[in-house]
Amino acid sequence: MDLEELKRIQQECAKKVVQKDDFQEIRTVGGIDLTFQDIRNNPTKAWASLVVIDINTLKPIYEDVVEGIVDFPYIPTFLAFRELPLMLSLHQRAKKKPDVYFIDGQGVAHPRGCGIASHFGVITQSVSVGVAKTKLFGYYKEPSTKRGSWSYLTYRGNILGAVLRTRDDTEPIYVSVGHRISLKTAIELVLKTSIYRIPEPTRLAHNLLQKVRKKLS
DNA sequence: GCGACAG
DNA sequence: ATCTTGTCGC
Repeated sequence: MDLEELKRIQQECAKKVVQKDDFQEIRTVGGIDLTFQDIRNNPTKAWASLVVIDINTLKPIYEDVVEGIVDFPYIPTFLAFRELPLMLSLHQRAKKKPDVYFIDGQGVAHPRGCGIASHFGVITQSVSVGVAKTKLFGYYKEPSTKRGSWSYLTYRGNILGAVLRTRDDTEPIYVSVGHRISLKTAIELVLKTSIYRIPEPTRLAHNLLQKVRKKLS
């Protein structure tokens, strides 16, 4: 694998990212997650799940799981090349696509402006948001401990995303624009779909994988 | 050179 | 990310 070539791919992807609202309305939100049979080995068997929820009830209306072999190691800033393939098959299989996707990881809050959430959005031409549990890139000041409070994630004067508290007295999450959405709307959407720390689409997709994993491993 | 480093 | 029982908190 040639990381320099992959960097160029990410730089090209970054140019295509649209950081403004470019959609009609949002009724459904899909969350995607992956789990691996043996995280230490490469290649290894893996499963990816997609759970689509209704924006008003926050209840699932569609679920799907795909199994496959992942054959690219985890290298910080190159996560997409490891996890995108299975995510793309979930998107292709879905009869009814969600209006927006929440992707585990960063969107534009990435050294080259194209984290996995943006990469997914650009390739599928869908609306996407990066929702990460930890930071990859950038600086920020801690938001207050109250649910809904947030602060900008920045780098050299540029706004990359937001560090958002989705629950009182709980660790914040890192939200960034994936594709075809503004940061403001992304923050509102994540907050609206969050009951616990992790927004419902992502949390349910993760829960679904835990069940499937036990049964199929 | 050193530290940081999504999942 | 993964391996895991009991345990703490709302």
